Amino acid sequence: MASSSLHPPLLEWYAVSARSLPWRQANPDPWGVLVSEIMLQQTPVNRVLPAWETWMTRWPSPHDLAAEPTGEAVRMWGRLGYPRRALRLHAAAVACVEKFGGRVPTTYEDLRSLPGVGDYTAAAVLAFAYGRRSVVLDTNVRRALARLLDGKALAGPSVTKAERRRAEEVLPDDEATAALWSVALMELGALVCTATSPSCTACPVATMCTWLASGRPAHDGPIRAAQPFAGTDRQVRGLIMAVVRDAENPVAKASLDAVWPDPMQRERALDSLVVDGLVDPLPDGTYGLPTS
DNA sequence: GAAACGTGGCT
DNA sequence: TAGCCAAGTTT
Repeated sequence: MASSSLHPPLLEWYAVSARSLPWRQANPDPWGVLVSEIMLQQTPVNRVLPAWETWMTRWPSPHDLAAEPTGEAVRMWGRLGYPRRALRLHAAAVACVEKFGGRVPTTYEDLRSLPGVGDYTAAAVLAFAYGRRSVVLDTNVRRALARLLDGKALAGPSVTKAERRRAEEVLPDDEATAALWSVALMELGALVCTATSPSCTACPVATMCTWLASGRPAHDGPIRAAQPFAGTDRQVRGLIMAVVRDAENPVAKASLDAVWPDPMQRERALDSLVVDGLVDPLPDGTYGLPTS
């Protein structure tokens, strides 16, 4: 198959060009890999790096995190965004302890049973922590394959069956090579085949790229709807969380009221945070991080 | 399948 | 500068 000629140049490129990331070790720690993957969901590597170091120093195993209140996980999450991920990671640690002997599970099904672990993260842990052959389909891989094989500027909004099948087809048969291919393809998407300004002159597989060969045509499909933020409940939730998280002790309601002018929206945001378990309303009327 | 869910850097 | 974008998951 023609695509097999992609393998040598990409693997060679990865060997010399890959970033040295702390969760990528010769003998990777599965817990460290899981933590990194959850943190990296929609959050750039540069912001994850220091948070991951701090987190792993404090909680070097699932057992260590599981022994702490969820609020500590939320506090340590800092400004990574989407703080429900901190709760899910904590719950995943508890599940590792209670169901999997304190270890990160080693099968796709068991990984998927962990809170916060979807198809991508399960596949990534299998490949990067355990060296298994798995179809790792993140936004980087999807964009790179769309360009290389389909000649499309961008992948569609959701993973199609054809897309998954094609990713499976180009995945090397050998287990260890497949795992390496997956991380290499992801790295290519992150460093070279980027969304806005790809560096085709630096691309190890440029000569085999359908998109480049056809003159890098612009995206022709429907334009992805912009994700609003300013003025949304998400913004208000973020403002409230910042106050609660950065205070040493539970805060008065007035401190939370100060973050947003509209009382209706403010209450709605606070209520949703309480429902999510990110904020704990205390009997004395103050609000803190959950202590259990 | 669409919508909700944070944050900050870059162009 | 306003908008785009970043290793997705859940409901």
